[in-house]
Amino acid sequence: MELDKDLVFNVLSRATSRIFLNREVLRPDYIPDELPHREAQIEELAQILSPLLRGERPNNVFIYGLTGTGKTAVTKYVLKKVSEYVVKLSAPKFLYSYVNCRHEDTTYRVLASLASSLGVKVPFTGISTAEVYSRIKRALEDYGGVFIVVLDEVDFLVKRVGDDLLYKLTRINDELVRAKVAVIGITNDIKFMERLDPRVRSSLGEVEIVFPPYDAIQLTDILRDRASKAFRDGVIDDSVIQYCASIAAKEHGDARRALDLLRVAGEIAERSGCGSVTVEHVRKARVKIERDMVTEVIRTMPYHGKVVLLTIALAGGKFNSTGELYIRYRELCEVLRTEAVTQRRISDIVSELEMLGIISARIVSRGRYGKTRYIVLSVEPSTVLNALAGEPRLGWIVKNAGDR
DNA sequence: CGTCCACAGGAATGACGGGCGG
DNA sequence: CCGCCCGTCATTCCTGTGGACG
Repeated sequence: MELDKDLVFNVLSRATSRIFLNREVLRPDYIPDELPHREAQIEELAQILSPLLRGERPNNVFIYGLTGTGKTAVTKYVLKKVSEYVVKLSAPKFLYSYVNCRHEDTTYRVLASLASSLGVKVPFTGISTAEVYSRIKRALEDYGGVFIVVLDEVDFLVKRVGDDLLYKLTRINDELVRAKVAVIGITNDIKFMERLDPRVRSSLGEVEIVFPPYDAIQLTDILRDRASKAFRDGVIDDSVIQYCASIAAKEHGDARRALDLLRVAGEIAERSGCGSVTVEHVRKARVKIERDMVTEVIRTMPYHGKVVLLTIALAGGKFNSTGELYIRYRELCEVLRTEAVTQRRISDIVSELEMLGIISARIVSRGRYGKTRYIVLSVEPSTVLNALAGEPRLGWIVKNAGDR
């Protein structure tokens, strides 16, 4: 079969890549052996966790920093090192569980994830959260050591289901005799703490660590370090690395973005048969990353979310207010012969699109003329239209609009 | 300096689909 | 197979609010 041939070809050509030595080190979830410019945070976190070597419960930690500032990498790095150390010293028992709350954004799923890292199997659905909770407690008591719960992007969880679970987790120690639980909460939302119940805030924020964004020089450092491991010698010029760093520096010092850019640029170079990665490949990578992001957003959006996106794209990507957007959305619904949802719902969809980074929706107050959101598409309208063209029930609109 | 617009966004609720324990 | 539970999408009702206008 043709497809099989391609798969084999791909695997083999990757193994003999002219570009990559080790592509893995550019992946977002890769944890490097060294984290340049994060020494202070590593030390701090290690310090905070050190009581567990004596079998004591470390303080709960709250970690704040913008996306791509190394929060997750540092946390995973330190926990990994601590585990290794604990094993080597046969120190008191220590387990941890890493949960990404963007993915596991319900109480049930977080608990299910915790349960599974304690070796307790729970079904996807079907039993109550209370039941999962008590199974976890039982497992913890059987285990009888220190258990660290890492809740990455914890703001997602709280936004969806409130801080009940956080409250329970920070209080679970009162119900435990043998085991001890500490929570590490990670977020990039600066206003997150304000929304918490004061009791949760004080216990989660026993200690706080702040991750400042990287500047262009630091980003260049990081990229150089990774590029030297990822690419073959002479494949990538330092100027290309600096170009990636400068793009990422403009986007709030996001190292993940910079690494993505580098990896995708490398993949494009490789596929086009070039022997080196150029600035032009980086530009193409930027476009590709954007296109993939849009495709992914559209894939996961409910139907009316897609209609809203289409409304915005057809209008050229800008709306002065949610109200205006809503009017145009209703018109589009009529053309589509679809029942429109309420403006309240559209408001939520707009928030969702904003969180996913496909639009920006700044709140503006126009005094006497009310308060609303100023909505701007963050990507090219044509990118959205292209991505929607294949969509059932509304792709035809895109084609008709293109005819004009 | 108070009013009042045009919403933001919280809370409660429900319909519906899907999965599990008993 | 039933009853319970969960997640998702949506509605209804609601309180809160920055700042131009009068």
